[in-house]
Amino acid sequence: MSDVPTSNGDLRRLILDTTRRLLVKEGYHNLSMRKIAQSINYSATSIYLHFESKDALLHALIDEGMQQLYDAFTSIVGQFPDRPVKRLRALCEQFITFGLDNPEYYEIMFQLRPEQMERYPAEKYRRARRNLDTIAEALAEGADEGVFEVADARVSASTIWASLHGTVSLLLAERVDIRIDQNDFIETAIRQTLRSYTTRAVA
Amino acid sequence: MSDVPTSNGDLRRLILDTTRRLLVKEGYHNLSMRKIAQSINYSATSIYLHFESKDALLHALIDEGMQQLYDAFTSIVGQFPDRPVKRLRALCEQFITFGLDNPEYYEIMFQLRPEQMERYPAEKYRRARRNLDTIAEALAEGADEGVFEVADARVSASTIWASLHGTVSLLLAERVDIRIDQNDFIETAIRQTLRSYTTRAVA
Amino acid sequence: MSDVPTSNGDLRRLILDTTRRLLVKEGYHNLSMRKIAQSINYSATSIYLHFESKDALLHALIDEGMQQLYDAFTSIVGQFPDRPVKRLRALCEQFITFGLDNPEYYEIMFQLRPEQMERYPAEKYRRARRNLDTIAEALAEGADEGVFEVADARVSASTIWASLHGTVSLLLAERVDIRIDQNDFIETAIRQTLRSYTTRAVA
Amino acid sequence: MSDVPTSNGDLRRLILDTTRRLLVKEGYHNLSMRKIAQSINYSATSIYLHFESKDALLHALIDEGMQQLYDAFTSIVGQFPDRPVKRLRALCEQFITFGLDNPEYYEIMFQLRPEQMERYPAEKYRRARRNLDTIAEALAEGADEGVFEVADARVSASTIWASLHGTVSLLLAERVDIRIDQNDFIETAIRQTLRSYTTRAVA
DNA sequence: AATGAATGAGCATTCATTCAT
DNA sequence: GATGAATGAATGCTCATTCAT
Repeated sequence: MSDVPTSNGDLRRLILDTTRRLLVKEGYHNLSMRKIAQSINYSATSIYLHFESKDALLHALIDEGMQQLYDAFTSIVGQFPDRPVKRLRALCEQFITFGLDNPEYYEIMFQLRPEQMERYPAEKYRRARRNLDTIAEALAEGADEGVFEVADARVSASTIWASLHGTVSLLLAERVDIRIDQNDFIETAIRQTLRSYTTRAVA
Repeated sequence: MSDVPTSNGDLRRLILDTTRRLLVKEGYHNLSMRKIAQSINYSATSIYLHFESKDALLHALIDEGMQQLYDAFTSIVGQFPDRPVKRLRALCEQFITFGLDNPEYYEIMFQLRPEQMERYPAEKYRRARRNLDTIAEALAEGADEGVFEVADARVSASTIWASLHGTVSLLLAERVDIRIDQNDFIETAIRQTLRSYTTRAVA
Repeated sequence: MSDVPTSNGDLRRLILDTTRRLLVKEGYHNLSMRKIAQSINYSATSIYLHFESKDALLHALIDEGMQQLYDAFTSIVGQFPDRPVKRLRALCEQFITFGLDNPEYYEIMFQLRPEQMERYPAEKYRRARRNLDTIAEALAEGADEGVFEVADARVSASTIWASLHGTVSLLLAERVDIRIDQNDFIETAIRQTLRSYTTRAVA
Repeated sequence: MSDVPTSNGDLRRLILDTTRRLLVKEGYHNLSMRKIAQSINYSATSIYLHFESKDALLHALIDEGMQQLYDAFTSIVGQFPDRPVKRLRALCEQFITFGLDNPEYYEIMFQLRPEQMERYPAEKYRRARRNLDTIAEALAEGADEGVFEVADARVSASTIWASLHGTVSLLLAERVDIRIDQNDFIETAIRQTLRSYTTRAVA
C-alpha cells in the first residue's frame, strides 16, 4: 500500500493509521507488530523507534479515539448551544454512530478490562471523562430549563452512557435478535433513554 | 498431585471452577489450557480427558452461566406471577446482580465477539434468548394491564437488556466515575429504565 | 462398529483387523493407539494387554501380510507346478495386485526404512524372503527347461522384485503420468520384466 | 551460537543441508523443526526467518534435488547426443547413483505419498517429469534407429523408471538380500531393464 | 480381562522484543 | 532513521505409555 516511502516523521502517523485499519479489519487479537510492520513495508523494529511498546501504540490510539469523539461532541455542542434536548439527542446519536463506525476502536476504548491494559495510565481515562461531562452539561441545562428531570446530573449522565454503551456493545457483539431492525433498535434505545429523563407533561 | 486430592469426576468440576477464576483474574485473552492446568496442579493433557477442546470447556462454562441466570429468572417469575411491574424490576436487579457476582461468566456470556468464539453453536445462543423472552413477557403483561407503554415488546425488551448490559459492562470495566456510589448508579439505571416504559400518570 | 462385545480372546484378532482397516483408511501416520481403541470401543489400555507396544502390533501386522502374500504365492505354485513361465507371470501379477489392494499394508511391509521400525527383528525379514525364493525357483526351473536365461537366480529374482516393487510404489505414490492407463502400465511392466529373462528365439 | 559462525545468508544453506542430513538419519517422519533448530544451534524461530513453513523448507529441498538430477541428466544428454543406447544406459546408472548418493532427497522426491505432502504444488511435480521425458527421448530415438523396440515411449519410459525406482528403493530400505553384491544387483537390474527393450538380434 | 486417570514429551507456529550494525 | 538476525516464551493439541484398581 505504501510503496511510496513516507518522508520524515510521518512514519508515526502512518503506523497509527495502519494500526487502526488493521484493528478494524482483523480485530484486536489478530493485531501484531509484525503485521503492522508488514502492512507499511517497514521492519518490525522500526515501529519501536516511534512507540515504546505495543501497549504504548494502543494507548496512543485510544487517545486519538477519545479526542475524535470529543471533537465530534464539541461540534454538536456548537450546533445546539441553547437547545439542550436537541443537543442531548444528537450526542446520543453521535456516540452510537461512532461506536458502530469504529468497532475495534470502540473495543480498545471502552471494552478492555483494566487488567488487560494495565499500563494505561488512569490519568488518561480521566481525560476520556470529558465526553461524559458534555452529556452531563446538556442534562443540567435541560433541568434548568425544566425540560429534564434530573436528580444528579453526574449519575444521570453515566446512566445514559451506560444505555448507549450497552446498545453499541450488543450490536457489535451481534447479540441483538436478528429479527429486530437495527435502526429501529437504535432509535428505540435513544428515544426511551431520553424519555426517561423528560419532564412529564401535566395536563 | 493436586493439593486437595480430588476423587473421581470432581476434576471436571475443579477445571470448570478454576477456569472461571482465571477468567476473572486474567481475562479471556490470557486464558490458556496450560495456565488452567498449572493452577490445578495437573498436566495440560489431563484437561483434555474432560473437555474435548478449549472451546468445549468455555462452552460448558457459558452453558452453566446461562442456566444459572435462567434459574434465577424463573424463580423470580414464580414470585411475582401476576405483578408484571414488580417482576420486571426484580428481573433487572437480578441481571445486574448476576453480572457483578459472576464477572467471569459475564464476559464469555455477553461480551465475546462472535469471531472470537465462532464455534459456539448458534443454537445455544438461541437458548440464551429465553432470558430475554422473560423480560418481554413482563413488558407485554404490563402493557395489557395498562401500566407499561410498549410499542413492540421484543424491541423494548432488547432495549432494556442493552441498558442493563451497559450498566454491568461499565461497572466491570471500572469505567464508572469513582465518585459515583455504585448502588446509587445501579438504582438510577434501573429506575430510569423502567420509568421510560411506564405509563404516564393522568391526573 | 463393534457394539456387540467380542468374547474371549477374539480381541487380539479384532485389534489386528481394525488396525489394518484404519491403516488403509487413514494411513500410517494418522494411526494412533487412541484411534484404534476408539474404533473397537475398548480403552487404549486394553490394547496393551494383547500387544506390548505399537511397534509390536505393527510387526504382527507385517507378519500377517507376509503370510498372506506367501499363501497367495503358494497357491499359485500349486496351480502351475510345472509351468515356470506361467507361474512366474502369475506371481508377478499377484504381487502387484496385493500391493494395490493393500496400500498401507504394503507401506509397512516394504517401504518402511529400518531406522523407522528399528525393533522389527531381522529374523522376521528373513521370513519374508520366502516370497523371493518362490520367484527364484520359478526362474531356476525355467532356466533348466531352457525358457529363461538366468545367470544367478537369486540376483535375478531380486531384480524382478525390484521392478515389481517400483511399479507398485509409483502407482501408490500417484507418481505415474495420469495420461497413462494403469492397466497398460502394469501389463507393460510385467511383460517387459519377463521378456528380459526370456530366451531369445534363434531362427 | 552456531559452532562455526555462519555469516549472513548462509543460514539458509545451513538449514537446508542440516535438514537433508536429518532426513537421512531419522527419516521424514521424525523430522521436526525443533530438531533441525537444535542441530544447528539456533532457535526454532530462526528457521522461520528463512522458510515460511516446514512444507516450504521441504519443497525447497525437493526443488534442489529435482534440479540436481535434471542437471546430471542434461549433462549426459550432452555427452551422447546421437548414441541413444549409451545415453539410456548412462541415464539409468545416473538415476541409481543419484538415489543412493542422496537418500535424503530421494525419499521426499519420490517416495512421499501425496497426502503426506499435499501442499506441494502439482505444477512442481510436472516439472519433475522433465527427467522422465529425457528417458522417453532416448527410447524414441533408439526406436527410430531400430535398436529399441518400443510400442509407446511414454509408457516404456515409466516402466524403466519403475525398475530403477524399485532398485533404489529396495537398496535404501535395506531389503536386498545381504548375500547379494550391491554392484552385481545394480548391474543386473540395468542390463535386464535395457535388454527388455533391445531389438533381438537377427542372425 | 479391562479400564480410568494421568503424564511428559513432542508438534508447528506466532509473538513482542532486543541488539548490533 | 532503519534494519536483519535472533530469541525465549507461549499457544492448542496429540501421542504412546504407565499404573493403580
